[in-house]
Amino acid sequence: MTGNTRPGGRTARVRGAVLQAAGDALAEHGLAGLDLADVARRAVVGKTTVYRRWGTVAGLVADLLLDMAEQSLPRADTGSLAGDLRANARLVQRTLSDPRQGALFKAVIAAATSDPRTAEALHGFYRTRIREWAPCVDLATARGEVPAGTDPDEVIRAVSAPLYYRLLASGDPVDEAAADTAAEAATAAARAGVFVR
Amino acid sequence: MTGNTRPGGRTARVRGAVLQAAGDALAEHGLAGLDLADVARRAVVGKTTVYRRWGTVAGLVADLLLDMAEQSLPRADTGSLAGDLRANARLVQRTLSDPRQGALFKAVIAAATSDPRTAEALHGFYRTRIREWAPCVDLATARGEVPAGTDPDEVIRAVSAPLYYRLLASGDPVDEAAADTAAEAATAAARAGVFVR
DNA sequence: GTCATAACGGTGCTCCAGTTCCGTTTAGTC
DNA sequence: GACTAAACGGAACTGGAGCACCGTTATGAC
Repeated sequence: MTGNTRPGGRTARVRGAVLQAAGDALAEHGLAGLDLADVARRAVVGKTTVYRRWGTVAGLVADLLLDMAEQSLPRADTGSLAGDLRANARLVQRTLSDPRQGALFKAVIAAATSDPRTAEALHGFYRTRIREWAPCVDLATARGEVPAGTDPDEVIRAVSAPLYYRLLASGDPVDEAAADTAAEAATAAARAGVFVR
Repeated sequence: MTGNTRPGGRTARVRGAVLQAAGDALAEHGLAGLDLADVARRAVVGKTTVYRRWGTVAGLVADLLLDMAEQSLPRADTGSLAGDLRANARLVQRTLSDPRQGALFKAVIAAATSDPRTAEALHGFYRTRIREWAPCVDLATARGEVPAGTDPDEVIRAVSAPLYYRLLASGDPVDEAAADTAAEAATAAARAGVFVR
């Protein structure tokens, strides 16, 4: 976001403390209850600093998202598409149903609906995540598990989508059963050739 | 929400004008840019009235949602599960990709992430929608298109989920191709017995 | 047609999120 | 280890969202 000219000790420390505090605050009160002055207090940092470096709530959330994107979740390789997709589904499920992480994702997605810059950061985040997992579909294609020409990105999206729908829209529980169903549905659809470009 | 004791002409007119104005404002600026004073101005209604009857942004959005839920989208009956699900997917797709409606859904979902009462209203909205469409899965089961015991709600959710995921998370286009893919994927998974309880 | 009161609406006030100002600290350079 | 400027932090300021007060209008009951 900023701080490219002098990224040394203090600046990095401030950024870390503020992002940590922002994450805590979002997980507690949600996006609507986010107050930059409160974040500054939690981070033991001057209010002015937060306003100067991030300016708005949306800016802060976007930076938080960049920080989250850096912690990539490693892809599994179980030897079968069903196994790989199930591993992915459970990873997403654990993230979304974790009290802190789940609340954080809700808040970030909510912020992205209003602010284009946050939305761009969010889309980039998912592009990264999807790219990380797409190879397991390519492997499945090579093994002949799914038809040639199957769109890997579309398969990975199909695994996550039902879990996000539950989290954000329907309010149904995001549990392991939901994760397994999502993975199996994506596998069945991929085998049937639905995702062939 | 309120107005049960004297729901006559003026009260109803005010509610209508305010909800209309709130919808317009949300579609234009998103949730973050929603200002109750601005809504009052658009509705040509006293600012005091809006604060008294709805109190907060979340309260207003929740009421807006109740209003939206009353306009139910009729279920199709094409004679095949694939056809019915495609019709449902395209209906959802047209709603979400419509500039006004799409923005409205984004805003409402964003509001629900922070406010429990709005969340409850939102979940009720989707329960209604899903219940409206679930019978087409029961018909398919009766026709033998999908295994006995297939969970209707789960199938309907599976159709919408990828479209909402695109709208809110990945940012990929919510077009007709996406709708058809979603419907086909749900159909294939249902046929494979993934949604058997 | 009269009456009681639910609901509306204008005005003015309050409080705090967001900004400005300026002095202080510390990272990076030679 | 001395110097420059980037970044921080405290304090005082400000605009507007949200609230309180009170007079006005229209609804529903008789």
